[in-house]
Amino acid sequence: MARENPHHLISRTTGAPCHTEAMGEKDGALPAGQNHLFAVFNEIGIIEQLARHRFEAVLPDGLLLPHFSVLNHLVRLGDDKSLKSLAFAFQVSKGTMTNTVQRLLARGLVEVRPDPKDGRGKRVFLTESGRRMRDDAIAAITPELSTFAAELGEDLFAELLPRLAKIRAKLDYMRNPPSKREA
Amino acid sequence: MARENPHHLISRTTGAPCHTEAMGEKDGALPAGQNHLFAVFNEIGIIEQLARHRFEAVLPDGLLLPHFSVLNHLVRLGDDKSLKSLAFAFQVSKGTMTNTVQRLLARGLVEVRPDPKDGRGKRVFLTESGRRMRDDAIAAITPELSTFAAELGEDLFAELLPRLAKIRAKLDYMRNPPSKREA
DNA sequence: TTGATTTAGTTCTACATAGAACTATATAGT
DNA sequence: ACTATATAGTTCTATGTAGAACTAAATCAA
Repeated sequence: MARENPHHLISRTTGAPCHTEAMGEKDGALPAGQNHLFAVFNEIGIIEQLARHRFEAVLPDGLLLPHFSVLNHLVRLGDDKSLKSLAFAFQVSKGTMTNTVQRLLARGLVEVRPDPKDGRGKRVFLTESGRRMRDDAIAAITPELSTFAAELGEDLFAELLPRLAKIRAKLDYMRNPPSKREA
Repeated sequence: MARENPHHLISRTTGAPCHTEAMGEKDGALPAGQNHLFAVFNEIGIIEQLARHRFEAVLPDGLLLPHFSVLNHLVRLGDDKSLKSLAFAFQVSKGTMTNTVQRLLARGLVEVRPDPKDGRGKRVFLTESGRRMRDDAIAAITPELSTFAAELGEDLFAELLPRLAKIRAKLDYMRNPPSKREA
C-alpha cells in the first residue's frame, strides 16, 4: 500500500460519526449557487478515496491501482506503447510513468524494448504474466462490484455516467485544449 | 506540489487525444451489467485527479489540498479538535494527520495545545492566519467554480449530488459500520 | 493498588507523485 | 552540413500517504 493521493477535494465536512451530512448545508463563504459544485467535487473526492482503498485491498499480490491501471490500459487498447503516451493517457508526469513501468518490469508484468524507429524512445509490452495479473485483478473486484450494483441499483450508475462524463470532458478540455493534443 | 494520489480508479481507457471515449464501450472481461459501475468509478477517479490539480494550481502560497481540507474543516465545524478526530474525519492514518498538522503548524496556520483532559491528546486550533488562508483559498477557487457552473449548468451538479451522496454513504458504511463509529 | 489492555500521537520505512535538472537523440532552421 | 531547439526518458528532491513499531498516558480488571 502506498500514498493515497486520494485526498478528497475539499474535506469531509463532518467530524461526526461518518459523513452523513457531508456538505449538505450552506456554506456562507461560497457565492450563492456554488455550494452544489463544491459539494459535488467533495463527494467525488471522498468516493475516489474510499473506492481506491477497497479496490487495492482486493487486488492480487499487493498490486496497486496505478499498476493495474497501466496493465488494464495495455490490455484494452493494445500494448507496444511509449512511456510518453502512457504518461499522457494517465495525465501523470514522465517521471511518474518511468517509476510505474519500472515496478511493472520488476514484477515481470511488462517488457520494455527500445523503439526501433526512435533512438530516444522505449516501447512497453505486456507479458503473459501481465495479462493474467490484469484478469485476476478484474476477477477480484467483480464480487465487490456485484454487491454494489445489487444494493444500489444499476440505474443509479447508468444515470450518473453521462453526467460525470460531461464534467470529465470539460476538465479534460481545459487541461488539454485541442491545440496541445497529440495522436 | 506533491503526490497525486489522484490516481483514477481504473485508467483512462483511451490513449487517443484525450479521454473522449473513456470507458464507453463494452469490456468483455467484465460480467454484463458491471461496465457501468466500472465506468463510473473510472470517471470519478479522473475527475478527482483533474479537479485536484486545478484546485492546487490556484491555491495560495503553495498550499496543498490536504492542508486546505483541514483548515476548511476546522472553520466549518469548529476547531479545538484532536488529531484522532481529524484523522477519522478524513479517513487517513494517524501518521498522515500528524504530518499534515505539522505542516500547518510550520506555516503558522494552526496552533496545537495539549489536551487539558487527556495527557495523551493534543487539540488543534485555527490561528487568524489560518482562517485568512482558508478564506483566500476559497476566494481563489471561486472564479473557477463560476466558469464551471456557467458552462455546464448548475442543474447538472444538483442532479449529481444526491446520487453521489448515496454512493459515498454506502462506501462509508462499508468502511465504518455502525459498530465502529465514534462520536 | 497493581498489572494488562487500550488509546493518542510520533516515528520510520516504503511507496506514488510532481517538477526540475539532466542526457541522449531527433528535428528544424539556416 | 551545422547549429539550435524540441522531445523521450531518467534521476533527484520534496511532498502525501499507509502501516508498523514505538512511547506515553488512560482505562480496565483483579
